[in-house]
Amino acid sequence: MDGDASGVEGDNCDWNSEDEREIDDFSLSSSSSLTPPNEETVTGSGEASSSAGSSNSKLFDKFIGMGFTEKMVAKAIQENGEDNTDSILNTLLTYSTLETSPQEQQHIDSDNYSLDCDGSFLDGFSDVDSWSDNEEITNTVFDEDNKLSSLMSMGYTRDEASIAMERCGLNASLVELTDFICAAQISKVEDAHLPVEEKPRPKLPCIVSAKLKKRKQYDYEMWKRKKQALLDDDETIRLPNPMIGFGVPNESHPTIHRTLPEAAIGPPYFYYENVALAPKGVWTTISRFLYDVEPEFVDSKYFCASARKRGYVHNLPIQNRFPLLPLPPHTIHEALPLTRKWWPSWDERTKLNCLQTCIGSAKLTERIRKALEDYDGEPPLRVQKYVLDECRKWNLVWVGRNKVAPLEPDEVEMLLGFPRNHTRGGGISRTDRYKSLGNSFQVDTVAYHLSVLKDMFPGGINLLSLFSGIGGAEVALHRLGIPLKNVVSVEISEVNRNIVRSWWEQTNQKGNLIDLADVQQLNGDRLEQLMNSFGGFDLVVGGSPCNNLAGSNRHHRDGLEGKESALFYDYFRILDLVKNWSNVS
DNA sequence: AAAAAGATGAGGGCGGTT
DNA sequence: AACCGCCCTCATCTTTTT
Repeated sequence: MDGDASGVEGDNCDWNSEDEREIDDFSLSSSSSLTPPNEETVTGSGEASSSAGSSNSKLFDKFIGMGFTEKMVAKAIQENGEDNTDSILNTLLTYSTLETSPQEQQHIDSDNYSLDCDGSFLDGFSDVDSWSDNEEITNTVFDEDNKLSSLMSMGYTRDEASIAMERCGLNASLVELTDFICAAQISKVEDAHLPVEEKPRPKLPCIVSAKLKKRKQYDYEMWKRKKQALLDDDETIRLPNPMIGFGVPNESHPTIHRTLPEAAIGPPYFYYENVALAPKGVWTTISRFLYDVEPEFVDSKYFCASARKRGYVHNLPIQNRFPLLPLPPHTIHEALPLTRKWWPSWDERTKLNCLQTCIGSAKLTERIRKALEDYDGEPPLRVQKYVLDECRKWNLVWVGRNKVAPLEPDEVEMLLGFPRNHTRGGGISRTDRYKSLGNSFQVDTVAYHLSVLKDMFPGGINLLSLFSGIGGAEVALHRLGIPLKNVVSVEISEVNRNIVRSWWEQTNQKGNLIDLADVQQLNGDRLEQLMNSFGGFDLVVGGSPCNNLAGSNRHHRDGLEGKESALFYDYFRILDLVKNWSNVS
């Protein structure tokens, strides 16, 4: 349930201007001494490998693809033989750490990275992106400079940064680079067989240092997992089939037990959501940032009459969940009884597809009517196929003889588990209702996951709701009977804020609703002030923008670093602040 | 000016068959 | 393993209408 992404456009020009200047200056001053990225390594690898032996070349390519240089790979294969990929990889990783020169503890004046972690270094992520957008061709070196300085400002040494950039290739994202460095550090510790000792790294940004600190005892496990992932050539997280996560109501499954990484254990509890079918690698990154918690992928078709494949990263208990009552209709016929009369037997749909932000046009339904009215009984298979394809694509339902139509907004509200007319009135247009609803949670699904909180917080909870949208989390908790004490809701879209405010007043809430417009303005000071006033948050919920992840996006599906979807890093930033506050207090 | 309609595929999972 | 066909996807941009 991301905020209305369209609302971002107005004010994205000035929020990072300061940091941009800062990094700008930084990169210019450091560029003179920077050795140019070794482009030959990347471009040349293809030729070399294709001319290599047959079975050998594949192995060769694989390691080159991981970002190691030809020379290293050749040497490693020679040393280990080409059968033992595991030891080859170990050797390669040893090389890469040995080549890292001893910490020269590059001191960085990081007065700007004060303890409140106001996100200045994370802003660099979007800077990298917007720059490459503007100067696509000429800025290769410039971009590398930018990455280098970003890495250095995150507390890594120049050597670490340069080597990571060399190994990971020109197109490596900042996340990949930090991951590489992290892996190198871990393997170094492991190779030395020394007790894990914290190298006092000067003035790391608190997000990074806290993350590394918390990871300490999991380093080894993490490293093994990452190594396995590399060997499997399977960086992407696998989606479960069937997509029932850690369990759904009325579906037989073995009792699942999970152990959370220690750094992830609450309180505070957190609950993060986004589209399941994101571009490759996105969920791996999300999971790594959110304390290595394994995502729970659930299709809401197990909760209601429409599909909704989503991933949820949370640290909630998963035992003794219970569904919201009354149970919502589980089939199209139950949800929309009036359509039954007109539903042809050759349309075998029992569930609707994912509810999105746009609806089918009147012209389309007219074309379908025209295509059907030539036939008395069943249309030919070809026509059936055409009609069914369009119906599935646009979630059309049968409302008359040969007549299909898109869902009405109140039908979408019902399917998603919201009260009737939740998004109606208050000056919102029909188009915007579809948009807000399409971006929302499926309430029954989320409520099922959050239900475990009911016994834990009989007196109610303090909720931080980021990217609140139309308040799916709030509605879910309310319907569960969990009192809402203090709710801080951050949502960029004004109409959405009005919807939540209106719902809050109509449901006679006893608590206190504070709504803010922009997550990027929610800095450490403001957050601390809020938390001090009512004793911190019990739960941090958020579904960050999916714009740049969702398959429906034809134009800007550029992943987690995309303009809107990069706000995920603000979710992490804020969650990390809340966690740190709770741990100290 | 605002709302609605219309035009616009790529990408990836999955199950089946070679 | 590899290939193929089927299916689905929290959307954006431009044009037209109100």
